Amino acid sequence: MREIGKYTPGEIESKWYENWLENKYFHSEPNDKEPFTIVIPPPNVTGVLHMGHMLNNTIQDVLIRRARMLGMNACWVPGTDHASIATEAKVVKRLREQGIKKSDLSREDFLGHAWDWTNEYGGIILKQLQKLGASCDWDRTAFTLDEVRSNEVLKVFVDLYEKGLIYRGLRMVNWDPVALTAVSDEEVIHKEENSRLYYMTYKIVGSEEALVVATTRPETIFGDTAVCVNPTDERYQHLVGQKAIVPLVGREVPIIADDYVDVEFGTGALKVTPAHDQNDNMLGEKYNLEVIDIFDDHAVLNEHGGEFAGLDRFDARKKVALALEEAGLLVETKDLRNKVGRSERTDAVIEPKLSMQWFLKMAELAKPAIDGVKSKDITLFPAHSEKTYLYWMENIKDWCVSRQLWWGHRIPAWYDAEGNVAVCLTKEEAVAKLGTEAVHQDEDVLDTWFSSWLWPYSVFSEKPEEEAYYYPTTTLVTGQDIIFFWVARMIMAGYEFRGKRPFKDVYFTGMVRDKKRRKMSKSLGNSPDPLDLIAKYGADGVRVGMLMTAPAGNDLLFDEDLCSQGSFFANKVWNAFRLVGMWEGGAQEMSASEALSVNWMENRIAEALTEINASFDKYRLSEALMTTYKLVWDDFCSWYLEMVKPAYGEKISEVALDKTKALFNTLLEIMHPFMPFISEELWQNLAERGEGETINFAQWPELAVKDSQILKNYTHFSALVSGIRAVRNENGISPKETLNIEIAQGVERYEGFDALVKKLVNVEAINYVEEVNKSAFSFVVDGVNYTIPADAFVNVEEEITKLEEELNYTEGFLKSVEKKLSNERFVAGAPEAVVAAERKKQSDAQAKIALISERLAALKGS
RNA sequence: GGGCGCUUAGCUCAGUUGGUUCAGAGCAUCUGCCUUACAAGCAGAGGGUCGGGGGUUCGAAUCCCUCAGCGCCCACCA
Repeated sequence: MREIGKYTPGEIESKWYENWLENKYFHSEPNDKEPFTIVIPPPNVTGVLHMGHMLNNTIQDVLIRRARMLGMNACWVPGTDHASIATEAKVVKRLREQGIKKSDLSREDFLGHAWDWTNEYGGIILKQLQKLGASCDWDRTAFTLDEVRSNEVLKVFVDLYEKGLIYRGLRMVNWDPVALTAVSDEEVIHKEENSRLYYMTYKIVGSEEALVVATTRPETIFGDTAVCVNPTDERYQHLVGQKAIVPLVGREVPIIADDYVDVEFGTGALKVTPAHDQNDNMLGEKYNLEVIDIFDDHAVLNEHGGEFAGLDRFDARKKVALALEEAGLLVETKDLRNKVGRSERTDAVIEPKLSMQWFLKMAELAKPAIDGVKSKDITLFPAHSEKTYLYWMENIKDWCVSRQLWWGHRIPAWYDAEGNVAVCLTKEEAVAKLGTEAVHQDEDVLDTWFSSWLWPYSVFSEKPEEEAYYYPTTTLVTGQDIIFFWVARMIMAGYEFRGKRPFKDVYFTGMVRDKKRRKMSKSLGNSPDPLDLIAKYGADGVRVGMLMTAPAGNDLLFDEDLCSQGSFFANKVWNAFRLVGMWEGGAQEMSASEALSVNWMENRIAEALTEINASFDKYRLSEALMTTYKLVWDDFCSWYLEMVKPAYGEKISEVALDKTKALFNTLLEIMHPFMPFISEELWQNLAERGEGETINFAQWPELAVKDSQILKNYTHFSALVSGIRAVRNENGISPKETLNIEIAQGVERYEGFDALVKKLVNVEAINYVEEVNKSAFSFVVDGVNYTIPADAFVNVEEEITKLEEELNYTEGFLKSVEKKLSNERFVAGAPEAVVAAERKKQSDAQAKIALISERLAALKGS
């Protein structure tokens, strides 16, 4: 055992991480062991580490490290996501800062810039993960846009097209007018916002009458091709079939009736703009209405806007409202709270727009994925996320997979001059299929999730034999916020393209929030930089801090104090090591109290380990950590070490020293998944280790409780010790004051007990007496009456009061027990074991009452 | 508008299939200690009618109903 200095996490962490990398401990190859596989949720290639990543990856690392120690072939595959829309937005922004417009660049030039950016910033986040101690197999680092992954994506696209599941069509899509692309339904965030409801007059053709229509979007009148009312609405029945004049525009449009219209809302009359609203589009198709697209891709009014052409939709809204008012066609405006859809990436208000896009039919793909979860082929943690998943899957809609971007997988579709399409992997095939050299490839790329949904197998697909070994993966750890984007789609892809689940378990993490429950975000400035935290508290401390209060699926209220608690814990362990390191072995044989202590601690670790393993199996990592924390801090440091600690200038026995080291060794191994660095450092220093030996591959302890009686004895013992300490504390008796205690004869005694009590609470003598001292402190543990004859300190009045309270309590308890027992229905109805337990309680309470009464009588009599 | 979930100590949360007077943990608080591993520490203590009300049961934090508050997800009311 080597001597160590002060705890300096930064030093040991970089030292060991380098060592682990050099030795390739995290590298995995297929072998005859059982694989334990995790694929990382690939962070955006240009991203930086945030608290969500910290939580997520700490959990993955804990699971992987424990699996490694359990003797499994642990493989954690890292990688990054090209994050099509997010990265392209960043590249566009940077180019703009350099005075370059995307529109001035060719596709090739733009992609050149994007790759430069990726090569420059890509992978920074992976380096940051290393600081955390992530034990990924870095040799396997994958990228969703690298060659292997790209090939998989294209194969899948072609495959789905050939199966008839992918189609191209003009549909109403969510258009992001800032990113200039369509986005999927999942990328639209609906939130309530303040807006205004405009009441506008539509005159009726050939009549003095007019109709008032309420809308939040007066600027879309240029696209109005009907006015719709509810057929049951008596106010308007006579108008149905007539024509209304669109204000400012002057166009005559039919007045139609459909029960889609809500009589209660606004005036009960709806303007129909089939090109710019999902529902209006539905009405348009139903009633064969004209479709007038009034916006360009930037959501700026086009030529249909007349004098308003060239105005952005929001400017146009104000100007149109003003013009209506001037024309006397604006009746009134009202404030309204309504839901507005914004783009997840750009925060731009989404413009529903008719557009030619590629779609994937989902209903068929969903079926096996629904069954897989229902049948527990895949298990979700926490369990209730299953409902969210199933609801979405059972109501799934087609997925718009094309994006009007350049950064991504270009859609493998080629067209000839007539617009015939060939979907195939190469241009050569397309030329052959279309029978002409004059083909051009589709300009669009695929949704970024169209590559990540293949991730669990595409990271292995280079080598089929590896895929066969590692796939299906074991556990997926990810945020609940991407259950639809990613998790559900991976499940569908897994069953569809590999015929097997992509993973066995899914562990959902919640969101990392601050103490005030606010989401951590850059804009709020409430998110600490993870690297700063690691520098301050050490990776081990931060990992413990993150996991301390992170139950599966629940949001984590992050508080920097938790990291500090984590580093305190590491420091505690460190100092315990220093203490043991100071001990010198003396006697060959263990003393009775040493033997007792060791035996107890061995059994206690076994007991705790059983709990820890059970918690791991249920993915209750914070519970596993808390059990470990208490085992190490309370049981080992506060109790065990104090029990075996040699007195000043004395020596511990050789055997006890070795046993203590062995116990420490076991504890370090249990701690390792949570605190990889400090556990390695101390483990290495604890004993002479062979070349290449590392705690990474230490065998996860397998222990069983051998002596359950000693655990019970310990409960009694610790209660006794605490009782004496409490007496001291409450009565201001210094720990230095030596005490004597008395116990009634007949109490079960075991070897080492007396010595330990004496050691821990500075007791000189334990006397087994016929009759206990009458004026003394006393307390009862498990029916045993302990007294401390410290006459000088005894306050008889207080002691009597205390005893009377206890008597009162115990009598009340007895009464409740007896009430229960005298209830025939209880005795008849409750299980025997429960009744027996009640009987035992009854006799225990009776005994205790007798004891207390006796003492009370004695005290009062004295 | 639908669905899901939550409400237990000052804070964050455990409480498995109803059964020890069952009301727990960590942190925070208070008291006393610089005891030769650690003040980043040690020892001890206080603190909750388990959101309100009703019901089922021999027995309810746990099951049912209801009310209140909160959170999340989904949805085509302009």
